[in-house]
Amino acid sequence: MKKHQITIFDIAKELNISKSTVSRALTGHPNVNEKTRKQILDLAEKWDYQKNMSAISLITNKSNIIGIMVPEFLSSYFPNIVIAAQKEAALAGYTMIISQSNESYETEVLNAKVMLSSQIDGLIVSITKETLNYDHLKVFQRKGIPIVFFNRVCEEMIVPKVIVDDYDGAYKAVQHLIQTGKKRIAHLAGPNSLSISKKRLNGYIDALKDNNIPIDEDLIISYDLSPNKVKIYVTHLLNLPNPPDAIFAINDPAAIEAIQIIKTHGLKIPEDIAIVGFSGDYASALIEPSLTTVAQPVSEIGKVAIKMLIEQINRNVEDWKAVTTMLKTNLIIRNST
Amino acid sequence: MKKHQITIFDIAKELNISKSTVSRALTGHPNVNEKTRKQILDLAEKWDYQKNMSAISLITNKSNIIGIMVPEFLSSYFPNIVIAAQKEAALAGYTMIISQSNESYETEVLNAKVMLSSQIDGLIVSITKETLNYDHLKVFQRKGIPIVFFNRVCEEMIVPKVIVDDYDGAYKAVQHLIQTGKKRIAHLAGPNSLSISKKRLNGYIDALKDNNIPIDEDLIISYDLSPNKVKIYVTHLLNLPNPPDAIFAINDPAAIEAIQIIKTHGLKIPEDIAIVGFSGDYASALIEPSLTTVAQPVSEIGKVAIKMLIEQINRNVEDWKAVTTMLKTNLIIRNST
DNA sequence: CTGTTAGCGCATTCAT
DNA sequence: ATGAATGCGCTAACAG
Repeated sequence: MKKHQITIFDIAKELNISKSTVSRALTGHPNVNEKTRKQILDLAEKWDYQKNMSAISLITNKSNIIGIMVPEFLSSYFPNIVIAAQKEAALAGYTMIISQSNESYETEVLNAKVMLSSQIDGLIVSITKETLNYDHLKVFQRKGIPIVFFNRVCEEMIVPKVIVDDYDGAYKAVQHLIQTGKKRIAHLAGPNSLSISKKRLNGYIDALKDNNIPIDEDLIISYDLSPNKVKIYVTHLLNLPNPPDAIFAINDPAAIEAIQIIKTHGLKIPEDIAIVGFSGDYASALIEPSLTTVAQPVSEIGKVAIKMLIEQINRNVEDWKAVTTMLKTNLIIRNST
Repeated sequence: MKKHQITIFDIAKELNISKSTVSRALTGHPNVNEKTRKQILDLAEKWDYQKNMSAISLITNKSNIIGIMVPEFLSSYFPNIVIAAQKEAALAGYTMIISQSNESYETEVLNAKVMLSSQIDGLIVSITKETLNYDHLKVFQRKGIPIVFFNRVCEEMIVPKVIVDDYDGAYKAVQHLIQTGKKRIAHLAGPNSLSISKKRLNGYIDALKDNNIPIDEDLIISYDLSPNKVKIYVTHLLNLPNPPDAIFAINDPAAIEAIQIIKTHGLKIPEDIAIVGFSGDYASALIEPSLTTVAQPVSEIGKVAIKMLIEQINRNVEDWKAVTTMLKTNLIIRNST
């Protein structure tokens, strides 16, 4: 209930010197007698003095806190990005507030409010599958708090973004399936609200076109990324009069779920039906058969996003740049194809 | 660089009323004319006014921020606890600062400092495998900031703790192995610094004893949880003149790694050698063969830890209680045994 | 119901 | 090299 905090006042009183001198010593200001400085620092150490960042934040209008908002924490994808981002932020002296929205737009809006009142200096975001309105994010821009998007970006906002070449990744994945002799390739696509869904879908379509394989709308299923929906759609695909001989899934969780379902149907992977995922999650290497997947440079994504954000933070609002960094994916061929 | 913030002053000026009235309206105080209240709230909404929590924190000496420190984010275990904790904290109006220490004591100490200066109201912690000195955590107690440990607890600190019955979980796991006819059961144990290691080891030993199976020290390998060490030790076990017919691993990542290594040796699981893990990670269900594991109620752990913490926060320091909540584990029998 | 005032802990002028 | 004074945005105690 009652927190006890050591303040500059306490130290000043104990040492019988002025608060300003203590403050100066603590902030590394040069104009302090070396002996008094040592005294102050020693006492601060002894008493576990920690600056009250709320006070400093109030004065400087800086919190040294960066916010990160991710849509979910279920696969290894976002946690890994968070780790990398946190590491990079720490190097620059920033703490992070992490929030995950559980794929809920409402939670995302709520989290954004919390971030705002926490006086964060900047924000990196990957939106939920439900997010169609961006007012809760545009507020940050208006207030002079820079935003950087990663992975799931907002097309209409002109801010820095870190993405991977989704189109290219999808194209390569499908190209690979075709090269292994597959002809009826289904695509378990993501919701249209996400740009990554559209880009991966386009990569899929163009790869088929370039190989003179007709697009069969029945083989393209757009779903909302709910884990429990995968079963329905994969089963549907398998029960088609002319079932697919391969599935390119929007992400690894979907692909992994698909593998499990296909196995219960007694089909052989990849002989009867091949699978490719997207992202290179930890679990993709564990599943049997191991999953061929379009690996994303997750650590790099987190790192670059933070770097770009800090650049923005250090720039004046009028000098903000809105560059988009596109990173390359890497097709990892395993036993599911 | 320059953040623009709407303040109570701005609203007061625009509406030509006093700051206190604005403040009252914004805090839901009753003594405000309904019409002026509406005016104020509308303008606040329109201008995206957000309270400056730094200022409030400075006055109330409360931040409404809870800190969570976890040792790693590699398996699904800690992320899932974080999700549950965050959910529970949000219900009570708390934001969370999450830090993961990458199993490094030094990082943990650093993170603790950050937490301290962020004026958190309370902290839930699971320590790193390296943590032997607890001064950086005791500071919180001294400052009147409550701590709750979960999973990897500090024995010597008298604070609330949330743990699972590690001894019982281990005992049941080994008992199960014995029932399937295994006689030479190895244990891939954790470092002695962690109480969970000791408890799981004791459960293992007692289960053997109770079944009149002699303890073979050669079959007990204590390691530091580094992912790359598992291979060395499992290979060592397999090359023993009298190799084990089962392995009980301290956690699922180790068990999963073991399965992969054993498969490369051409041994059959569970016929030649059975495996049991601990925790019930997401990946345990995916690996082939699927892993028998002592599942922990992760969501419950996170939830209970936050609940206990908030109770402490709302208590005066002198009324702090140090209850330990022990949750039950659940042996999930799959194909690795 | 509304306005005035003090002060939270600290950095930062301005004095000395 | 040090001290005193100001104010960051806000709440709460005090006056009307």
